[in-house]
Amino acid sequence: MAGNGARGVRKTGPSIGDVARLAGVSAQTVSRVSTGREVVAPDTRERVLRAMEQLGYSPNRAARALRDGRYGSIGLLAHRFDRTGEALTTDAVLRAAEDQGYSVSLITVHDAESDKWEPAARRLADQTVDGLIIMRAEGGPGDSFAMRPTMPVAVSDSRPHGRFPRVASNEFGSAREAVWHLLDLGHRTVHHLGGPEGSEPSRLRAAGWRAALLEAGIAPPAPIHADWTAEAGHAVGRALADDPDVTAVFCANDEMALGLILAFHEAGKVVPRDVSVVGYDGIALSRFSVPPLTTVQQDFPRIGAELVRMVLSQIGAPRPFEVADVVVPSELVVRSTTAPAPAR
Amino acid sequence: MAGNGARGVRKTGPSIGDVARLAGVSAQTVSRVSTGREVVAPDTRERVLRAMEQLGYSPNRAARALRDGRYGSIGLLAHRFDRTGEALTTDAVLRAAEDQGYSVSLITVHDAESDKWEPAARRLADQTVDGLIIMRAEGGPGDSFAMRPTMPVAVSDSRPHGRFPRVASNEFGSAREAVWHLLDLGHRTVHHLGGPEGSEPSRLRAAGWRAALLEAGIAPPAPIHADWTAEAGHAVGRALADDPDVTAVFCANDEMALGLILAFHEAGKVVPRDVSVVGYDGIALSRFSVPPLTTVQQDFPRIGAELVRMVLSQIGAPRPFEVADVVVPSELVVRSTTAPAPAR
DNA sequence: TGCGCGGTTGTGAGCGTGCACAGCAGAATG
DNA sequence: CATTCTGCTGTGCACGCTCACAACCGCGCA
Repeated sequence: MAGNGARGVRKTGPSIGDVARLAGVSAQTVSRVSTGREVVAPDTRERVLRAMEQLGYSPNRAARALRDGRYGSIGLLAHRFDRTGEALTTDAVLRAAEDQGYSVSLITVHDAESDKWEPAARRLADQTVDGLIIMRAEGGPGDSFAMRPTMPVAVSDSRPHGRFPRVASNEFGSAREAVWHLLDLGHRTVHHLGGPEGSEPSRLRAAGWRAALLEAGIAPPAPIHADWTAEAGHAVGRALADDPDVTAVFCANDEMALGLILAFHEAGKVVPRDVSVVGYDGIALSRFSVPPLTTVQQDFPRIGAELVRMVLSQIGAPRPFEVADVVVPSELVVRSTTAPAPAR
Repeated sequence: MAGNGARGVRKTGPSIGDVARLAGVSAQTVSRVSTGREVVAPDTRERVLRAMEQLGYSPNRAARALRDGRYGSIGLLAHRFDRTGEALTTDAVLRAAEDQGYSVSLITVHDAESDKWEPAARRLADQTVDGLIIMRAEGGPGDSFAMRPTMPVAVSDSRPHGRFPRVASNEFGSAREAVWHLLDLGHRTVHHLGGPEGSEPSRLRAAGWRAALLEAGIAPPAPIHADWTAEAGHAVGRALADDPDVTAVFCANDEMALGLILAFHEAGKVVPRDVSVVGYDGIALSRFSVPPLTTVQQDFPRIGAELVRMVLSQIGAPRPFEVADVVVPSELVVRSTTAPAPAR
């Protein structure tokens, strides 16, 4: 008997042919019922549906993908997914993608070197995705990467060499606003606890900080760079606690801000009475820290939705796609870690 | 759903045949080079590689998946991915999967009703995954779900009706230990802020709490159920702050614990002087809250790795697979939110 | 009777791969 | 010289699905 041959263990379920045989129709008719794109006589349809049910049939997606050249899936590329910013964006992307009938595949780039991005991105063409969303990448020189666009791409929080459509918060403006909030409270200067030097969001937030200080005629003190973690923020806080000049710190994310606050607290400096602190991101816990954190709230759901929209609108569209950046507004939320500068 | 009907747009890249033509060999030889599973003469190989490079060829995964009956991907199913526990597990699963050459697809079940799990799981057979990891699901009656195992499944933190291999922390034991820690500090009773009633981890942690109290000969007060969020913890904290009997609270996760602590703080109750609080999960920020949170540290990386191992070991294995639960130890980490009971 | 028509269903083909099974040289062996 | 062996490469096929096209059926109408 030809056929079964050396095909090892049959691991695929029943095929369209099995359903067709059981229902006494052709495979094409089963396909019609399955896709719903064409009309089938009611009784035939009923018979086919029963056969499907009986066999537990569900269409083989690989075959479908091969046939239509589409996977119905988009890839999400990042260094890691367990940090708050990434997790929130991931969830938002997932929801937006599902609304459009797409699934989401996660892909990590382990090496932070920007040089390694290209091979990584190349490998992605090997993935079963129709498009790619690249999330914040840090560590490399300037978050930059060059990529031959072999599929639709949208970028978040990074600075590509090529021109890809991009979604970002208004980082510069929000950072500037946050620093002005501190200046308006009477602080003589505002220190900055920034992200890694290579990171694009880090760069933009630092730029906003610097701009505000310069506008106020204040010479910016040297910014401190750390790796986004609360632990790093805590370490920096210990170093800063002894400096009487430090009455206000603008942090590039909430985790670092919270670590910083703990260090101040441990050193006997009360926030906000002695030092004011502002974070960035607006993570859920920022509302419930002790004291609640003044921060810049990013609109992660909207960022995710925009990223998905950008990628999907390129799929099936003739190249070149109109490349446009989308800026999603973010908002300073004043809570209880900022107060007027202490009297001297 | 966007009416995406664009047919006829050819979006696939160069095929194995294109490479073969350019290199002057047969498609099979290109395949040999591509898979590396067979020997090819060095100069031929070189020619093929050059042709691949020139055309930017990469193998079509849909065709491969169709041929092999495998996708090289596993699905990760959860309600949401932006909360800490899920995000940490997701990251761990992703890393473990990539180590084994698998990618990870995210799938959400929007409806919390356990009845909706089955259709959802059914739909999953429609996904391009070889196996499935089901993460903590809450909201339904008892996190339970029945599923016809059409593919390898591993379960985390849930209670399936069918028997699937399962990974869990030692929730009962850890919770018990955490509560004993409070009792040893002299607290006359320990209140419990639990997760949703339907949730399995919630149930186990509550059971551990109850067991410890009963062992100590204390009648457990009525537990309070909330939805895992810091916001809910905050609301509960406001209600509890006025009760002088409340000197110790065991919370089913860290977020709720932090919300609770803020509420106590706002009500003038000092943690841990007036009230001791213990969390659960060991999220990164628990180390850096003010004051640092005593909590039960889960080993998320190991949980993720075990889940992946379980699913992959079923792939290609003859059914039925030996169903065994794996318990990953978790550890009470004593920090600064617990202290001896206040003198009365 | 012949023709056309709309509604349904079947047939053939091919998407890109990789396995089984040749073929075909050249070298080693009898 | 014939024969086997070894190393490399090509041919045919099937994976499951859906599209284009053709075929069939019953009916209405001239």
